[in-house]
Amino acid sequence: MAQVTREPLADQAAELLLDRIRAGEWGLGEKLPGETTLAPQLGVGRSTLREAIRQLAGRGVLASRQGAGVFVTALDAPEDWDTVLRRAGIVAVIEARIAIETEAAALAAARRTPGDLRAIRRALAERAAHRSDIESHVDADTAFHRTIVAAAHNPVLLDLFDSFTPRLREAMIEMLRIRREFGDDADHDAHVEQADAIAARDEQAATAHSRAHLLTLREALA
Amino acid sequence: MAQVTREPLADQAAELLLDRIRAGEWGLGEKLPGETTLAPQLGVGRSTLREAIRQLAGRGVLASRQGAGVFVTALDAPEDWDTVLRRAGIVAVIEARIAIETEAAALAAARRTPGDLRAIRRALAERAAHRSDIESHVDADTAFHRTIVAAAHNPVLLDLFDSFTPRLREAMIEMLRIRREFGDDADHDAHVEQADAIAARDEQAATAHSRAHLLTLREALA
DNA sequence: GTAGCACGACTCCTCAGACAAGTAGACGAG
DNA sequence: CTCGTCTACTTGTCTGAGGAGTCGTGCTAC
Repeated sequence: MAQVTREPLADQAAELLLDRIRAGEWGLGEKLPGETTLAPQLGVGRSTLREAIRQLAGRGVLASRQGAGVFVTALDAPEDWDTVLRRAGIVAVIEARIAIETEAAALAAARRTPGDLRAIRRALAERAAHRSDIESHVDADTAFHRTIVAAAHNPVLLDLFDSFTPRLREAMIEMLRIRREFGDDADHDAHVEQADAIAARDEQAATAHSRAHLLTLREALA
Repeated sequence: MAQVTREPLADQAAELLLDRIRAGEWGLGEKLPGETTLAPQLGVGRSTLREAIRQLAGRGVLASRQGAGVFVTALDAPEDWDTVLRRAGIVAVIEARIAIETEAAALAAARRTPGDLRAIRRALAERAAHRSDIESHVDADTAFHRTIVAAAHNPVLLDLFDSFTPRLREAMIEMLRIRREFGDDADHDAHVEQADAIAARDEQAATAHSRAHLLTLREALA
């Protein structure tokens, strides 16, 4: 099945090179043939080959040093986190989120500043205001949970949370579209209690609420 | 402080473009000015600009369509995980490890197969055998903890654990080199208890042991 | 013999120009 | 209003040229 849009030669050349690197034609740290010999070998012009090399350099596979040559810096493109999460089952992703969010809740209870607390309260109010539209409800919900993770004052946890949300967003919207039960009072009250636990610096209550909420989410998504 | 090797113009142009994208000069999905107008604006030739664009395309920031233009596909380069962890403080990394490993311990207690258990026992024996040399002791220790995460049967958690270990390895070796206290009997007994808890399917004991061990590690590294 | 140096071959880096291929909007015919 | 055509503009590709850096070779001085 030929695509409607032909792939540019430079992209094809980049893929071709990556294949030959994966095949082990050049080992880690080895030098590729010079542009003047590699370009005719691939059947493209020098500038086209250079663009292909740049593309792979941007992906961290190649590195070129003027006067010396082009060298292999990685045997394969480091797998993108998005693709890892996309391939992984939704249950695995939510379990990972449980891991980082319960821990973040405990840290937030211990470290939250008055400013963090204000942000959490604001996000909670915003979440209560979006209880009709599915998409905006999901977004408001994740925004609320994000303020809690942010209150943990740990950049690694926050980055992890942010990398999970895109994958979970789709799944949650789809799930809510099927079963209409969302935004009910019980659900909202649970979030209020979560915020209160962090305000009261009650680590155990914060983790317990966080875990309970996410476990029901896992059951719903499974 | 000027580097020994000057950065190629194409790389500089790529960084310059990325800065302007980050600054919001062009929003998501918007079209950049044409190459013929952008190149003089950056003070480089058109081929050089094209290489810069290719580089950012390889990083997923830009995408070009022949005849149409160059478009922004991401407002920022997805930061490499290694660099994130390197910049983050060691305490933040160990806290993230606490998050995923305690959760993994609970899941492992629930899901471990006989094969998992054999691997855990084997890693535990291996760990006991390497109590003299610092580096091999650290490696054997992480290998043991990895078998537990693997027993959780969650690829996301395992990938996360693997991405943490390189950063922690350096810090742990350095720490142990300063304070000679490692590989003592109390430390080893704690690991035996951890393995036993997973064998007994005792989720609470597994998480408790995991957390206790990692908290002492955090104190040592802080 | 060995250390230091000059040189030359080779490499990547950058630019300019030319033409091909594709897109998207303007414009007029129906 | 709809549909084709036409045109201006865009990216894609190639070629040729010269600049700049690196690395190995062979010579020279000691």
